Amino acid sequence: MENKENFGQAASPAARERPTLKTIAFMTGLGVTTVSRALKDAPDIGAETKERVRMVARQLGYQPNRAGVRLRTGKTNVIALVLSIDEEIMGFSSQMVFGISEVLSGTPYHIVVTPHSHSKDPMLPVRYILDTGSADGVIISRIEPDDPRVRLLTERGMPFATHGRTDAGLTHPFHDFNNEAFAHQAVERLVKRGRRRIALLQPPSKLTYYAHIRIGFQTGLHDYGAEEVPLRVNSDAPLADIRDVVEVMMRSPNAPDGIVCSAGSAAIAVNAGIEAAGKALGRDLDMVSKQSVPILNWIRPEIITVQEDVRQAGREMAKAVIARIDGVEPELLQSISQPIWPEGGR
Amino acid sequence: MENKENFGQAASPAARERPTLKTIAFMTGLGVTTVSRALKDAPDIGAETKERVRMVARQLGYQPNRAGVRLRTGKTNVIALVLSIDEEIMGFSSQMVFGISEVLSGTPYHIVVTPHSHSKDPMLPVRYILDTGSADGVIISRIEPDDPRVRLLTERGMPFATHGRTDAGLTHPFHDFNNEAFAHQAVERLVKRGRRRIALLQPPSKLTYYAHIRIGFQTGLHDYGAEEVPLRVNSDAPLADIRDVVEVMMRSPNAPDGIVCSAGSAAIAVNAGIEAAGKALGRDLDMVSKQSVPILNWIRPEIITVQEDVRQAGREMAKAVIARIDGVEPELLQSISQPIWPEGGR
DNA sequence: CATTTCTACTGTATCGTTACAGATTGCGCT
DNA sequence: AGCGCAATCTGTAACGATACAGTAGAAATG
Repeated sequence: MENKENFGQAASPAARERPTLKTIAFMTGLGVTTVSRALKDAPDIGAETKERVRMVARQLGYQPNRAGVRLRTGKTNVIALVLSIDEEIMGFSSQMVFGISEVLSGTPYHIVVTPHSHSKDPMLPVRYILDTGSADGVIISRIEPDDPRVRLLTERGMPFATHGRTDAGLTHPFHDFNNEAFAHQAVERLVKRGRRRIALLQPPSKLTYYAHIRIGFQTGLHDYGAEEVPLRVNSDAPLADIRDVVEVMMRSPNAPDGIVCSAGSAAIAVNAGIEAAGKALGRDLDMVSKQSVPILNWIRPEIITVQEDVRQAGREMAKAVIARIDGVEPELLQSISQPIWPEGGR
Repeated sequence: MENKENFGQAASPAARERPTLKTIAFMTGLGVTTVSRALKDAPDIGAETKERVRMVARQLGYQPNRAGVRLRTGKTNVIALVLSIDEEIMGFSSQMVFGISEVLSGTPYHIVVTPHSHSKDPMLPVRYILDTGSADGVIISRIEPDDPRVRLLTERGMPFATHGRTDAGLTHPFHDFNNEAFAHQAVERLVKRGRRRIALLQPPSKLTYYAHIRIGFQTGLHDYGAEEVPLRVNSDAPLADIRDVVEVMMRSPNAPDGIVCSAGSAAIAVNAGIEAAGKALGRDLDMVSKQSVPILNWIRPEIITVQEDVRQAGREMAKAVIARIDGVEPELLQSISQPIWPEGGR
């Protein structure tokens, strides 16, 4: 019992090595197995022993070695966040990261960010994660109605949550913003201000929420008696393009008197286009925009804004993935946040 | 040689398991050790054997198991990015993440984001990383002149890079923006437009670049013959506070006719304060601001902007940490990016 | 021909953890 | 006394990779 064993700092008292189960086993006089099971509160370990082990562990500042756990059990304690590099102009994804990490900070999970350009194959990062087993759960965004990533992740049984919904009979955890309600209510706000000819800066049509925005917008037009002025550009386009197209539209004889904008960064370009055409918000027209970071009102207080709380989305998705990892049914892990209009929606 | 061995998919051809060294060893008829050494191009392995091993490995899509490597060697293949949650309003940190991951994408490194609120102890995440050995390298920002994190990381021999410099005889890899030149040149631009009474929205005084900004600003005032109008708020303050303070300042009899602003998000609030006081940029005063995301000019084209390329900073720091991990001397891993004024600095 | 030297390869132990199959003890019951 | 059984605890063998200390065979040396 004293031949070639090595008990962490027991060997060299000065160089405090990181404690392992073996260290605790040595200190308590128990076997490593017992210590391991005591720390996970297994039923076949005595109450007093558990207490003793926990005390020593706490005292030593024991933290399980992630590589050991991962090698033995396959559990990585990692949540992978797959981000599209290009979607980002205004801190959208940082807010999401912060929201996620708020939730993860109380858990053993780490967050690994896996960015990719959506000009490349969006399946690549997902396939990498699946093939290498490098995460216990995945969070993805920019969801399409029949998203191949969702299909693949489901098929392979990898827990995940999405920012946005699918639309092809796929059941999975998600968090989404109620874009339909947003667009509908946006039209309502504009009509209440006497606007009737409304343009929509919509997301790219391949994303699921394109349809949500469209439906909300169109039922809004119908319900409140307004008409659409077509806008031939989407919110993913370069800001300069958006501005130019909006400027042309605003100079044309049938310029709209209202605009609904589905992204905060795009709203900045829309505003620039409006001003370039010599029009003024609040006078010649009104604009409603969604934003994820509250800056539009600093720029033009006249813009009617709705906050989409991306940080909250991050929190929800993190909770959902973890719950999914813990075996909770996907159906129970779906949430939709409602648009909130400042000042009671005046 | 055929008792209880298990060679990956050799056992069950249908269920393609992840290949390991053992799989390759089986396929090539070599020992695992040989395969391991062949893949790392060790000198004691025959050229032909190496080629054969590499072929099979490629064919199988072999990827080393990270947990195995990490457990045995201690190498995590992780770079930890420590982010301050509060510093973020406008996509600053996302850009940094993207820059870093651009560089890491060609390497075995993953990026783990470790956010923390700077109201809490900023040492916590760093200590955690050191104590658990959860990364091979660290990237930190919001550097102070005698930053305790830098001290600790250096002392413990953990490779790292900083966004910003220290000022206490500590030698370490960093990337920084030349804030001194920025402030100096900002004053120059303002004076060239006939402005002489200049206010500075400066960073919090505890950060190192506060001094850089101050020095550049003051030598600028001196060199170009202008004077400072004091501004009693810093760029970390809530936007509403900044706006209010600026508004009061702009209404006062000795309002400045120029403002230098050291952060893009703050510039938005400064602009709001100016407009709230009934003043107009370009007419009553001019403003120069640094920005990390090009949006200020969309808001007010009159704002004179300088781009601080945070994505590039991320790239530089990622390269620096990896070089440091590979043993390159810190002295060789320091870089400073110069302010670039659009249109040749008109 | 015996011995050294070199090349090319291999077995074993180990990193920290956990699954699994025991082992030990005490106690009640017949 | 013998047996079964529950309550506790433990040793061993993995997980996948690599450091280290070999070994086998061929070639060079004296």
